[in-house]
Amino acid sequence: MAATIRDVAQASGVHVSTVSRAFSAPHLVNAATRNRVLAAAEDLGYRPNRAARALTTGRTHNIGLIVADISNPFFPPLIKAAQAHARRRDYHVFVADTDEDPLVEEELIQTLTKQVDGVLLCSPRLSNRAIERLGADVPFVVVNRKVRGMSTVLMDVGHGARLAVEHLVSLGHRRVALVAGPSGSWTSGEMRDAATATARESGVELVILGPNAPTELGGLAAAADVLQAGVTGVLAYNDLVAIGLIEGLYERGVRVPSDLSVIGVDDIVSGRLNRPKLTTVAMPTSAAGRTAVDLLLASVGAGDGATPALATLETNLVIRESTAPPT
Amino acid sequence: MAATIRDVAQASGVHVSTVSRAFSAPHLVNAATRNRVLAAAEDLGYRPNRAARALTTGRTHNIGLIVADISNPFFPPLIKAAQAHARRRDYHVFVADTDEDPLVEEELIQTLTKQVDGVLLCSPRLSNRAIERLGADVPFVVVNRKVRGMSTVLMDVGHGARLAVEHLVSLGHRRVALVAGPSGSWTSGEMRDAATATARESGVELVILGPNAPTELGGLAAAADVLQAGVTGVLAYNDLVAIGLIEGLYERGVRVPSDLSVIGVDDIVSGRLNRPKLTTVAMPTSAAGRTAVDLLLASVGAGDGATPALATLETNLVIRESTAPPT
DNA sequence: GACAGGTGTGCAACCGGTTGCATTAATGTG
DNA sequence: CACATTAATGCAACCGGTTGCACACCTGTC
Repeated sequence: MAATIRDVAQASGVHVSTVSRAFSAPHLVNAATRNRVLAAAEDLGYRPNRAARALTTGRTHNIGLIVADISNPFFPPLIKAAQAHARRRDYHVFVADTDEDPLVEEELIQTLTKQVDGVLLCSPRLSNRAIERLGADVPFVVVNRKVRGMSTVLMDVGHGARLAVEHLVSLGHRRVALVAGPSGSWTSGEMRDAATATARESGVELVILGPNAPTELGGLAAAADVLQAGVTGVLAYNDLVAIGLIEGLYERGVRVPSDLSVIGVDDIVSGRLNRPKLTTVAMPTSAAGRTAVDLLLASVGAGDGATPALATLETNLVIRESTAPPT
Repeated sequence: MAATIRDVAQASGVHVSTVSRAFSAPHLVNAATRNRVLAAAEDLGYRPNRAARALTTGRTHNIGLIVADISNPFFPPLIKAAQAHARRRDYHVFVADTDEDPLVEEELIQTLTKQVDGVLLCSPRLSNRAIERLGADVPFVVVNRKVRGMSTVLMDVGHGARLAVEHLVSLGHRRVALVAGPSGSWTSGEMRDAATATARESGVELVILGPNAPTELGGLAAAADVLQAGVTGVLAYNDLVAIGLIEGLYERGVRVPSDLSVIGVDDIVSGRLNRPKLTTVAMPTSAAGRTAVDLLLASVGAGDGATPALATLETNLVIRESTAPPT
C-alpha cells in the first residue's frame, strides 16, 4: 500500500502531527526536523491523501465544471483553460456533460456538491430559480447567464450581435435573419435583444427563426426557413449553426457570401479553416475559463459572506469571407 | 452545514451504523427501520459524503481521464462518452489536459492517483517505461498505445491506414506521402508501419514527412514539404492536419482533390462539413471511451490479480470528396 | 424447556489526515 | 536569578463515514 503519514512519522522518528505540520504549516516546525521529515517522505514516496485532508479542512481542492455538451467546440477551449488554471492553483477539476438536459444537470450538481469546493456552471440549461436553490449548498460561478446573487462571467455577446448586424447593414443588407439557439439559452436571448434594437435603429427588417439546436444539424435544418424568410444576411446562434446553415444553403444551390451573407458566433477553430472562412463574433472562451476559476476560488476562500462578482468580457467581430454586399 | 450520518441517526432514533447499513447494505436492516431512516435522510437532505466513504472503503468512485489536448476535436467525443458511461456506473470523472507535455502528464497522474480508483490514459506521450512504473500505484487503461501488462483499448488505425493507401493506389496514385504526427505517438507509428507495408506490396513510393504537430498548424506548415516531395496523394496523421494541409495547399494555388488527394484520420465532425468534404479513416472514439471505462471498472473490481484485457476496435475508410484520380 | 441458529441493532475501532491544547526546553527581561 | 515568553513537539479528539464483533431477542426443534 501507499505510504501514510504514520509511516513517515515512524521513519523520521517524530509524531504524526509534526509530519502533518511539516507539510501544511512549515513555519511551525524546526528546519532540521522538517528536512528529516521531508527526506523520509520523499524516500517512501509519500503523498498526502487529499480526501482525508478534505475531511477535516472542509477543502477538497476540487472543483466541478458542468457544461451542456463537451463535443460542442465552443467548450473545449474553456475547459482546457479552466483546467490548466485550476491546476496552477493546485485544484483538480471534475468535468461533466449534461447532454443539454436540465434534469441531468441538477442531479450532477447534487452528487458533485460534496466532493468539490465550488462549481462552474457553463451555459446552464437550468432555470434561474433552480440555480439559486442549488447555490445554497455550494459556491457557484455561472458562465454566460445572469443569476441574482451569484458570481458571473459574461461574454458580451449582445455587443457582438450589435456589431454583426451593423456590419451587415453597412454592407447594404436591408432584411436580415437571426437564427436563434435553444430556448433556455441566455446567450440567445441577449443576441435577440441586441439584434432587435440594432435593426430598429438602423431601419432594417429582422426576422427571428428558431429555436434551433446549437449544432451543425440545427443549422442544416434552418436552411429552408432562411430561404423562406427571403433575407440576404444571417446572424447565426453560433459557428456550428452557421457552418451547418452554409452547408444546407449550398445543397440548395445558394452560395455564401455571393448569394447570402452569414455571420457566426464563437470563432471556433474550424470556422477559420472552413471555406468560406467564417465572419464571426469572437468569444474569449479561454479567458472566460480562467476568470471563472479565479472568481470561484476567490469566493471559496471568502466564505459565504462574499459579494458576488461580475466579470464581463469583451467580444469582437472578426470579418472574414462569409459576408459580402447583397446582390 | 450539510446533514451528516449522525444527524440522520438522531432524527430516526437509531445508531449511525444502522444508518450506514440502510444505505450500503440494505439487506442487513429491518425493512421498517430502513424506511424510517430513509425518510429522515430525505427530510434532512442527507447525501453520503463520498470522500469520507472512500477513506474506509478504499473506493473513491472517481476516475481520472488524461488526454493530451482537450481542444483537439478527436478527444471530446471520447471524453463525453466516457463521462456519460462512468456516470451510469456512479463514477465521477476528473479530466486533465497535459498540453502534450510528458512531464505534466506524469505529475498529473501522481497527484490524481490518491483520488481515483483508476486512470484512463488517452494517447499518452509518456514512455512505456514511465507508464509501467506509474501503473504500480493505480490501475490504468491505456487508449491508443500498447503497454505490456496493462489493459488497453486500441483503434486499429493500422488497418485504416492500409485502406487509405489502397484507396489512393486504386485511384491511380503512384507516389504518396504520409504526413506523420508527433514522435511519441503510437498511432503515428502504426500508420507508418502499415503505410510502408502497403506501399511496398502495391509497388508505390511512399515518403514520410514529419514529425508534425497534430493540429491545423502542423498541417499548414507541412504544405511546403508535401509540394516539395512531389506526391499526388497524402495520408495525414489526422483530420486537423489534413484540413490545415488543404488550407496550406490552397494558399499555394494547389487544389484538392483535383491537383492532390488528401486523406485524414478520425472523422471529426468539422471534416464532414468542410469543403471539400474529407475522405478519412473513421475512428470509433465514443465506443473507445465506453470500452475504456468498462475495462477500467472491471480491473478496479478485480484487484491487482486481474489479467490485463485488450480491446481492439475497428476503423473504416469513409470516402468523401478530398480524393480523386491524379491528373 | 434447553439449546442451536438466525436476525437486527449497537458498540467502538478504524481510514488518513488536521488542529487546539498541554508540555517541555530554550530564550529574553528586569 | 526568578519569571514570563516563545519555539518546537506530542497528545488526543475530530472530520464522516464503514465494519467486525458482541449482544439481545425471536423462532424452531427435539
